[in-house]
Parts: sequence; C-alpha cells; structure tokens
Amino acid sequence: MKRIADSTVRRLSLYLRFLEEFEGRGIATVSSEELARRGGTTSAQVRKDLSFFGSFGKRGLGYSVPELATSLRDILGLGKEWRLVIIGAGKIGAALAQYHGFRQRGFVINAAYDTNREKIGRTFEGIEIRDMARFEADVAKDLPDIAVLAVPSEAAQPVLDRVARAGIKAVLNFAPAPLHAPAEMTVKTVNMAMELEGLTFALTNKE
Amino acid sequence: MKRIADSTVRRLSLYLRFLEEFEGRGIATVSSEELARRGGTTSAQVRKDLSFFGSFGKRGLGYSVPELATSLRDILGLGKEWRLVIIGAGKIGAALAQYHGFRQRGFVINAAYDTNREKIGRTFEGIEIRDMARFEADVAKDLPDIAVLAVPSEAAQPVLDRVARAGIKAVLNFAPAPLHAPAEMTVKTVNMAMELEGLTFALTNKE
DNA sequence: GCTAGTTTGTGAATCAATTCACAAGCCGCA
DNA sequence: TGCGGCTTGTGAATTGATTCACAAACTAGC
Repeated sequence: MKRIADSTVRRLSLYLRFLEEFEGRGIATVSSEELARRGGTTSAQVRKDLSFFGSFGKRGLGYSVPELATSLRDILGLGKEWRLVIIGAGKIGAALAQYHGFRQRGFVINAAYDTNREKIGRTFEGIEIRDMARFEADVAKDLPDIAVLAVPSEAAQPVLDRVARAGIKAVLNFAPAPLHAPAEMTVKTVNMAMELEGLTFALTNKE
Repeated sequence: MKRIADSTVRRLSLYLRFLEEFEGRGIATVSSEELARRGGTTSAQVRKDLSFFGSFGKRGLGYSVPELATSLRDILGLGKEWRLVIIGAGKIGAALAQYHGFRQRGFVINAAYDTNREKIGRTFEGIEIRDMARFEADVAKDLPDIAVLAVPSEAAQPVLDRVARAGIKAVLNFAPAPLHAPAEMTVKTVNMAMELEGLTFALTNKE
C-alpha cells in the first residue's frame, strides 16, 4: 500500500468523530464542505484524504453518514477490540488507567505494570497493577496489541526495548524522550512539555 | 518575523532537552551531527532549524553547549516563569495538576477550576480547586499566561470562548475536539484518541 | 604561518502536502 | 427525457519542508 501521511490519518480520525456525532443526530448525508468546516480544513483536503482509500461519495449528494463512518472505522482498524497494557503506574499511568475515553472507543486495558512494591497488587478501578517482572510471561499469554509507556524519561528506552522483544508492535509513549525502535514497530510520542514550549514560543514571538 | 513551522519549534524544544543533558554532564561543545543523531533527524535539518534564528556555531568546531542552550531558551521564551491555570478537575485535570514535569520546566500552576461543588475547595498537592464562577475575577488579578483545558468535549468550545474573553492568549487543550479560536490566540490540542487511532491504523495497514 | 581535517551556514534541488480548478456524475423536477 | 443545480474525484499547479552539496571559516599540529 502507498504510504499514507500521518497528518492524513489524524484527519480521518477527526472526520470519524464528526460522523459519529451526525449518526447520533440521525443526519443521513454530509458533504466534504461540511466535514471541512468542522475540522478546520478545506473540502478539497477532505476529498483528497478519502481518495487515498477509495471513492465513498455520490456526486451531487455527498457522503452517506453511516457508510462513510463504517468505511473509516474499517480503514482505521477500529472494527476489533484492541488490548492495551500500561507500563508505569505513576501519576500519568494512573490517570490513563482511569481515563474512560479509552474504553469508550474500543480499547481495553489489560493491566498496568510497575516495579515499585508499594504499588504492585493495588488496582485502578479494576485494573490490576502487576510486577514488571511478570511482563514477558503475561504478554505471551494475553497478547496485548499496544503498550502505553508512562515511565520516567531515563527508563523509557530500556522499557521500549523490552516491549519490542516481547513482540508488541505499537507503543504510545508519554516519556519526553525520542525513542529508537525497530522498523516493524510504530511509536507515537505525546510530549506535553513540547506542546507547552510551542505555546511559549508563540506567546514570545507573536507579531 | 518570518513564519516558523511548528515542526521546527518542536525540534528546537527537543534539541534544548539534549543540550541540558550535555550541560549536566559538563560537555562543552556539540556538533549538528550529534544533535541530529539524538533527535532522529539529519545534521542539515538541525542547522537549517537554527539558521532561522541566527548563527550560533563555529565552523570546524560545532556549538557551545551553554551558549546554544541559552539561545534556545531565549527563542522558546523560557526565560520567564509562565503561569498556568487548569480548567476541569476530572481525571486528566487531576493528573496534570499533580504532574511535576511542569514545575521542573518553569511552569507554575496557579489554580484549578471546576463547576462541581464536591470538588471545589479541595486541593491537589497544594493546588486549590476553585469555583469556575470566580474564573474571570481571578484571571484579572493573577494574570495567568496559559489555560490548560481538561473539560469534557462538549464543554470545550464554550470554555475556550470564556478563556478568550478573559484575555488569555494561549491554550493547551486535552478535549478531543478541534476548537475555533480568535486569531490572536494560540491553541494546541493533545488528542490521545487520535494518537491511538494512528497506531491501530499502522497495525492494520502495515505491509 | 601553513596544511590537513572539521563543521557550519545556506542557496539550489528534491520531495511531500495542500490547494486549485474542472470534467464527470447524480438528483429532482417538469 | 432533458435541464439546472450540486458535489465528488482527481490531475495539475502551488506551496512548504527537507535534503543536498559545497564554499567559507575555524582548530590543531607542526
């Protein structure tokens, strides 16, 4: 398959959210213009984004909301339930474990892992904090799809290596460090400090 | 000033992190090649990024670590202490309030706001949860620089409008909704669902 | 002070993403 | 069935970001 830009995939995810809202309100069709208005982009962009995957609309009419939603869910791989594990049960790990947004979008959290004896055995709303020593054995059994890294910066790379060796192919990283991963893995990093510095840059350099 | 790409600013923020590590280890100079290796980019990219702001290196030698760090802090506006307010004291708001990474990088959290009577008056590690009704009056007094939005999706736009009217010029948004802001404002959205869907897309469509 | 060895800074070239612009197709209506 | 009004899908044009490639400038060693 032709390589699809990251920015395209992000927009598809956004369009899907709007379509789900329209579905809820019983709206039957939508134009690229309307999706663009919501998403802060242009109608040409919307059509181009979709065109990488096929042809989903009817000329003169627009897109069927339920059909396009189904197609997008399909493209984004949201047809199945994805299993997550959270590594690191600190502040961020705890917040993620208790965040309901994941469950709502079809992501199931298998377990959280930590090395701190104080934390092991406790639960976050039903999610068990397990000893990181069990990690490899658990992965072999539970086959999680995605690992969420919420460990300190300096631990991030060694943990990533361990995650890679265990055979997990996707990682969402919250440590403020760029990670080196094998090619068959996909890593996305969420870095709040970087976003904040983007804001201070804007505040400092505006006009 | 010439418009600087977002991606450039993000990389500068990254370079600064490496420089701070080098400073800690007492390393005096660094080449664009070394920064590139760390940041997962190319030396030409590093030099181009810096060239938008001036000329910081010495040919044949590289960059002075403390000098470049100072310049980058300057460019990114990190010379001063920035004041944040958190709006929404739910799971995410709570995690952000207790996250020490902010303080470590010179961001001070003034207060958190919520509308829920149960929460108002409680504190997160010294950060007071105040009644959202006080928001405008507090902003006029405390002059926060940045608002962090951790409210439900459907509340995000009305809250943003209120933040804008109160005169705050920068927003870090954690609600999974694209927001419409006036031009003088800068808004950055962190959307975990979108990142996760980027991962499921990759898992579904790889090779 | 000269030479060999580095590494920067930057135009030019390439690669990638977005926007333009319009033919093609569909609907509704008479 | 034919016409008017829309809206899609997509090559072409444009805009933007990254990479190339090399002259200029510095250090170190002798």
